[in-house]
Amino acid sequence: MPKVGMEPVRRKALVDAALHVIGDQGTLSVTMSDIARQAGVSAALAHHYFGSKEQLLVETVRSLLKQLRDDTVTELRAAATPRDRLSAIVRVSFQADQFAPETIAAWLAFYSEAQRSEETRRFLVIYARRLHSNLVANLKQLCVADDAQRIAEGTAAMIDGLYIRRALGSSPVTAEASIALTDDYITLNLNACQTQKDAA
Amino acid sequence: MPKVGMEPVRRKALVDAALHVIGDQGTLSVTMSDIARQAGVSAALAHHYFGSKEQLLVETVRSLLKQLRDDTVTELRAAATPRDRLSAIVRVSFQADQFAPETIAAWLAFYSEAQRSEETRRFLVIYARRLHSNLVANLKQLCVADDAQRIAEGTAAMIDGLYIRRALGSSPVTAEASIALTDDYITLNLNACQTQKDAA
DNA sequence: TATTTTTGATTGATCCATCAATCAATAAAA
DNA sequence: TTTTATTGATTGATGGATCAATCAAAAATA
Repeated sequence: MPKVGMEPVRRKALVDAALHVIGDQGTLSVTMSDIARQAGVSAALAHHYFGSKEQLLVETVRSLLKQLRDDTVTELRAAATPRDRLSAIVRVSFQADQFAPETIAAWLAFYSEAQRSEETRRFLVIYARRLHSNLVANLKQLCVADDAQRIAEGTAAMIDGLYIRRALGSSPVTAEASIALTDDYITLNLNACQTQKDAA
Repeated sequence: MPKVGMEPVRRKALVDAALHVIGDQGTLSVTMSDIARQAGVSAALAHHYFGSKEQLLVETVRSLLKQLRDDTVTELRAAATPRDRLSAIVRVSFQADQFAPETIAAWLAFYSEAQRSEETRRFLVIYARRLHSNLVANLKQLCVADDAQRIAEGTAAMIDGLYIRRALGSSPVTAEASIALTDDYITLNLNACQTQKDAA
């Protein structure tokens, strides 16, 4: 069975497996065996390719982030106006795969891990910054810079908040409802800015 | 030293210690020894009083929630109008002790734990529900029921979101800024509702 | 009051399970 | 035969839980 060129295949399989198991159990204290079993290989092989559990986890956050970024890029390409792009950013955050319970659980676990792992925190900060600057860039074309900053902050918070509330599975927040709430927030703020400008 | 009547004292000390250590390390995988050491007793004693680590953790969430509720009750008593009460609810969430980095880290850890522990989830759901119904009760006196539900959902999400963003320590979200953002959200929505009513 | 009994408080030592990590061995390709 | 892929077995460390044993205060008894 041992075929040459397995490395990239195994690495991907293991990262995907890690995401799956972490999302499923909702914690990073999953074992290497759990992950390896899910990937259909031995725990030893996971160590062989990643060196340590820590490293495998880092690669896993990285992949989560990459997926989000790729989705965003795709959606943004299809949007013409700044206002459309804002909606696109919001929409991506609540897209099917991002909003799946296991994915959210995984994000949550990594947020918690960020308290300890410098590297994990770095990745999550990058995500936060990217979201923020994406929002600001488009908002600036619709209102003054100060407002753009403020609205971006609020929008990002709302997105993250809707995530965490869904993680609890308490309130019946569907993806559509979440998108609507966030989009309304943006609209409401932009209108207010406009009114302000008209008055002047 | 062994005096009778230590039980309540120890229980409180251990719960406080748990909160402290969990907030500090940002994870529930702290050891019983860690907690016991912080409380100045042996790990065995912690087991003696709580039966298991699980149970000690449950008591710890409970205490976190109780503190939040007590603060809310106090603040609400001082608020006269529905609008004031809404601001009071927001203010409490970002009060000094709630917004301390260690407290947020602890909340985050428990949110993650909720994926596994039925009991922890129950507590967090209670918190979410209480926040929501507090908001709705007051919003209903200022706008129609449907809007009240929606605004409450958005407000709660924004509060939770600002929390999680602070946990990352990336964006410079002060308590004051967080309160302002959330309060503005409420004002903006209420104005929109009013405008709508005027038009009709 | 002095003495004995009981009970709550507390801990050190220990057991057992789990897990990350390592290693030596095997098997297939090149 | 050398290299790559792969694993079962093993190890060292860690941590939750248990237990027998202490110690002192309180209560009962003489």
